[in-house]
Parts: sequence; C-alpha cells; structure tokens
Amino acid sequence: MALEHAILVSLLEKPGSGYELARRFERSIGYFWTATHQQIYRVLKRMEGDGWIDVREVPQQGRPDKKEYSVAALGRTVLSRWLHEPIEPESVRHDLAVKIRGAAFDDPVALIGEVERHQRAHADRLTHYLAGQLRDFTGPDAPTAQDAGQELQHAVLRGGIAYERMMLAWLDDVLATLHGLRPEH
Amino acid sequence: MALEHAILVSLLEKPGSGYELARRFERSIGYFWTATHQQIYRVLKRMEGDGWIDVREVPQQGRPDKKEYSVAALGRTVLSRWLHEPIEPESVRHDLAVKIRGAAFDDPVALIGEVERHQRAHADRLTHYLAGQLRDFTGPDAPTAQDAGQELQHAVLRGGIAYERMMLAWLDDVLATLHGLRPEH
DNA sequence: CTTGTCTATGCAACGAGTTGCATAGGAGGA
DNA sequence: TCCTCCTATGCAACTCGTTGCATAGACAAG
Repeated sequence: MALEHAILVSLLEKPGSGYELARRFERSIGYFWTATHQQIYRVLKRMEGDGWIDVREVPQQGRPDKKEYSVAALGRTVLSRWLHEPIEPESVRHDLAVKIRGAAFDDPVALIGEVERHQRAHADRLTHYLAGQLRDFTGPDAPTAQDAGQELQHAVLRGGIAYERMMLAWLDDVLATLHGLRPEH
Repeated sequence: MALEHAILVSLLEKPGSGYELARRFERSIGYFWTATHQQIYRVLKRMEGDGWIDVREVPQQGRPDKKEYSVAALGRTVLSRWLHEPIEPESVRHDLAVKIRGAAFDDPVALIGEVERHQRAHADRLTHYLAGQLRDFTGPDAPTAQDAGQELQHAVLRGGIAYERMMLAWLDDVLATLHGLRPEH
C-alpha cells in the first residue's frame, strides 16, 4: 500500500496538517492518489505512533489550532526502502469500460449522455492541469532553473496531461462507435 | 462498486463457473477490472443468494465438477438500473507516480531500472492486446459482420491499446527526465 | 514415485477504503 | 439572528480487497 508513502512524499515537499494534506489530495497529489480526510487522519496517527513523522502543535488566530506534521528520520528511511523495492504495475479499474461492454445487453444509445459527461470531466481536468503547468513550469512566472524535485513533479504532471488527452480521444472513439450502432438498432 | 456488475456483464457474454470467471479476470475483463478468485467466489455466492444469478451443477470427467452460473432476470434488471445511473469518473492510483515524485528526496537514478521494468510490462500488455485485436477483430479470421457486442468490446480494447501506448510514451519521457538529472547529481 | 501443475472450490484473518456522523469557533450573507 | 460555509480534527461501522491457507483428483515430467 502506498498511502503512507504518498503522505511521506507530500510532507517532504512541504510539512503540513492533516487538513492541508487532505486538500493536497484533492489537488496535485490527488491526480494520482486519492484519499479522504478520515483516511489521512487515521494513517497520520499510526505513522506518528510508529515514529515516521513528527508533530508540532501550531496555535492559530481566527481558526482552530492545527497539528503540523513533518517527516522524521525513520520516515525517510522507510520511504527510501520503499523506493528501492520493485512494485507491480497498477491494476486498473474502469467502471466506464464495464458499462460500455454491458451496454450491448441494454440500450447502447442510452450510454451516450454518460460518455459525454465523462468526457467533459476529463476535459475539465485537462484544462486544470494545463493551467498548473503554465503557472508552475512553462509560464513566464515559473522558476527558470528548476531543481530535481520540480523536474520530477513536472514529469508526473505531463503524465496526467497525456492521460487526459488519451481519454478524451478514446471517448471520442467510443462515441463514434455508439453512434455507428444506431442504425441497426 | 462494480465487481458485481463486471461479473454480470461477463456472464451475459458467456455463462461460466467461478474458476472460469477468475481466468477471464486475468485476461479480457482484467484489462479494466481486476479480481482474485477468492473475491469472485464470495461475490458469486452473495449474488446467487440475492437471486441475481442462477447456478447449474455441471459434472465433468477427469476434473472436478463445476458450478456454471448464468444471469437471472433479476440480475439483468440490476445491471440495467446500474447502466442508467451516472457514475463518477474513476479515481486513479499510481504507485509509480508517487515513487517518481519521491525520488527527488532519494537517488533519482536508482529509479531508472524500476521505470524500465514497468515499461517492459506495458510493452508486453500492448503486444498482448494487439494480438487479441488481430485475432478477434481486424484479422483474416475475425467475423466480418460484427454485432453491437463485438463493436463495443473492440472499442474497449482500443482503449486498452491507447492506454498502453500513452504509458510507454510517458515512461520514455520520465526516463529522459531522469537521465537529464544525472549531470547535476 | 515424488514433485509440480492444472482444474475447481472455499474459509479465515486482516488491511484498505468508504460513508455517516460529531464537534467547534469564526466569517459572511439573508 | 439564523443559516451556511470554512478550518480543523476525529470516531464508528461497514464494505471491499488482499493474503495465506486448505482440499482434492488428474495428469505430466523427472
């Protein structure tokens, strides 16, 4: 499992509270690893108990105090060990693909709206990624000399962009197939 | 959750035993939905209890008897209802992306072997998909006039092919980035 | 003749992930 | 003033998914 490791990476990039992590998991990290705040708080507690991360109570004004977590020496060791051991290529789970194959036994045309909805969602994500790329990496305000961390973050973001573009093209293909089915129906 | 639905679709395409389903989930269905035999047997039992599927004991020679499952009327209804309700675009989980961002805090060069390993795995899958496409859809032995089911299965397979090609190109990109980091290290 | 693989089914325990709910102060709008 | 949203943390219950193990006959290779 990699939620612990995703949290370690995120805290190395920048220390933060469970709440802040939850928000990052809705944004940048969430592009390739999702988690809810309940899950994050639970895992943070365990990681703290295991000595992977340190806590610091940060009093705040006008809002509740927060616990800021940062990676401890042991956490770095654990992450390093994980980085050096091979992992299996991810197993995919695509509800939509199940639906598309299932549509053969129902009304395929009824699926068109759903596919278009997904296409819009992917188009939105793509727009969002491209804006992020312009802001952080390729735009005029982006830092010119980039360190390893930025180079790698950019590489991951390019992966997200490639994924969304692929999905948009494929969903176009699926729509064409669904429309092509119409006459014989 | 969609394991039930994936099983219903698979059983509609062709009735079969838990064992056969488990093998299909290593092959065609497994391209977009993974499940182990333990999971499948457990869910089949529940689905049978709920009246979604029917069982038929099939005695065999030279090998253990099997229970052949097929979709009951209620199962069809359940599937149809699911097909008509909207689902959220999948949440992705990419261990490798976590590793790539994590590599900035360790030795990025050490990741090259791992990325190449993943690339080989994706190349193998692509080869496998392309062989399947040739066999079932575009080759000389493929049926000429295809029904809706085949058209849709082919569309899903094209999605798998597009995905693997995208991954191969992206992993090339990642490798180039990792190599580009070398000098400054 | 033993070892290993294939078909075929399943239990038990555990770990991961989701859903619902709860608390609580401050800010802003109707 | 009340209602809602935002920050911030967390528990409890449940479902989903993984891992390890067990059984058992048939067949092939060494």
